[in-house]
Amino acid sequence: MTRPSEVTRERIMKAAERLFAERGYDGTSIRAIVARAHVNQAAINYHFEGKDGLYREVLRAAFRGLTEDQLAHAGEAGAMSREEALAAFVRRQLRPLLARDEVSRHIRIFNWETVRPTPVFRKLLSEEAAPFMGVATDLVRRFLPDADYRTLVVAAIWLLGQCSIFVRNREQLAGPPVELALEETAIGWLAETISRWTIVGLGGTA
Amino acid sequence: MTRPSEVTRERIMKAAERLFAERGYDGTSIRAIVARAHVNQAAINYHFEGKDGLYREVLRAAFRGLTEDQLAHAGEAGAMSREEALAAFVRRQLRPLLARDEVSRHIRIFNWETVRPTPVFRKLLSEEAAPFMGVATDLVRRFLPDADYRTLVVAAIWLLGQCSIFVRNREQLAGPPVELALEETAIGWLAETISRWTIVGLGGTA
DNA sequence: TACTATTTCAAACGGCAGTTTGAAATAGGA
DNA sequence: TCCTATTTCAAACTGCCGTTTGAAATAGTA
Repeated sequence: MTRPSEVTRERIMKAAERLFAERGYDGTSIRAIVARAHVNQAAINYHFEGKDGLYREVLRAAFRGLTEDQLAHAGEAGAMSREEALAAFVRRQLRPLLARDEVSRHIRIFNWETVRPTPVFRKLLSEEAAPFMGVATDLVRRFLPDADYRTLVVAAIWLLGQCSIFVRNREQLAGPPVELALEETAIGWLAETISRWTIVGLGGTA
Repeated sequence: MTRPSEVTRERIMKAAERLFAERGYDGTSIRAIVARAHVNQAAINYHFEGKDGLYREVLRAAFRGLTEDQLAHAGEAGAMSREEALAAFVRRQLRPLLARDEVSRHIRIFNWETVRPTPVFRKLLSEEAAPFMGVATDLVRRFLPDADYRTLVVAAIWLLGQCSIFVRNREQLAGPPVELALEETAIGWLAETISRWTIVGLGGTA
């Protein structure tokens, strides 16, 4: 059975995740969270020991969700050609363009952190980002078997950058002067295009 | 002669630019700005009609500074090979890694805007980003002479993404688990590496 | 110098933020 | 059923926020 306190906790987490993703930490007030969660204002301090504690929990949950999502598909890569594996990776990275789902919200929370990382985030990153970077590094290693470690890391980041700029700036790119409308079919084409350029860049064959 | 009011205005602008770049709009208080600028608190409302007005001015100045910096070098590209021109562009995009100067601060102010753009920023972007995008588009057109417009735009954004991820996440990348230390010599190598992969990806010859 | 417009200043205002409080309600075990 | 620990609640507290105020200082002009 779910204890009543767990219900409240869960309601707060859900509301907070949405609001933090949309408006960031500073832009989200406790009063806004409790209004959305239909709980009393003091519940946040009772269950999370303050706004900071709540944010830490949301961040942790987001991180867990994201890495699980990527690591879940990491095993499949081995059965594919390096080109197929990279294309699949790119498609997965572009997923937030397609869906306004939980994963997209998690990425958005992380985007807030890239400008000015909170200590909580720094710690989380330093402790748990390794597996995710490992997936990306393994991917590019298949194209650069003789490269040293630093080159592999840079290649992995480079790969992430090509996708993240479209995800991060989706809203701006949709407006003038770019007018890049990314509806469902266009996203497939975009993933394919990015994959092709990247594969060729790393010495693969498109 | 510089009127005393101009001195105060300039001091406020300078302090505000630094603080907005470092902490964002919400994270910067008027009291922090005036303390740094050594002016009275009411001066901001007197000279800029409030915090919003000051931010608008800072944003405009940052935008002017950035586009001027890139457009100033756009003419030189014609005299280079397409490979040289792209490498120079990448080097210029990575410049904030090297220096903690005005240009870097301007980029940082823009980074805050990418997560949740303010109306002021949207307007500025829609009105004045075209020349900058034009530079990037012209650059990739030399590699993709037969591509349609949408492909060119995507290629230009793709190019920007490869650089911006290193600029935007410099601080995180320096720490664990990546440990990508970007001192001066490493930045030159990074620019060269990115350029090479990009050129090859677009069908050029490294 | 005398007058006017501009600019500076300290202080206070109203509002919203996160947090605390202590009582009321509820749940679970003896 | 009674007792205790947990959980909810409305209200108040403290502090920082952006803005306003009206007087004092300053600069420019005749």
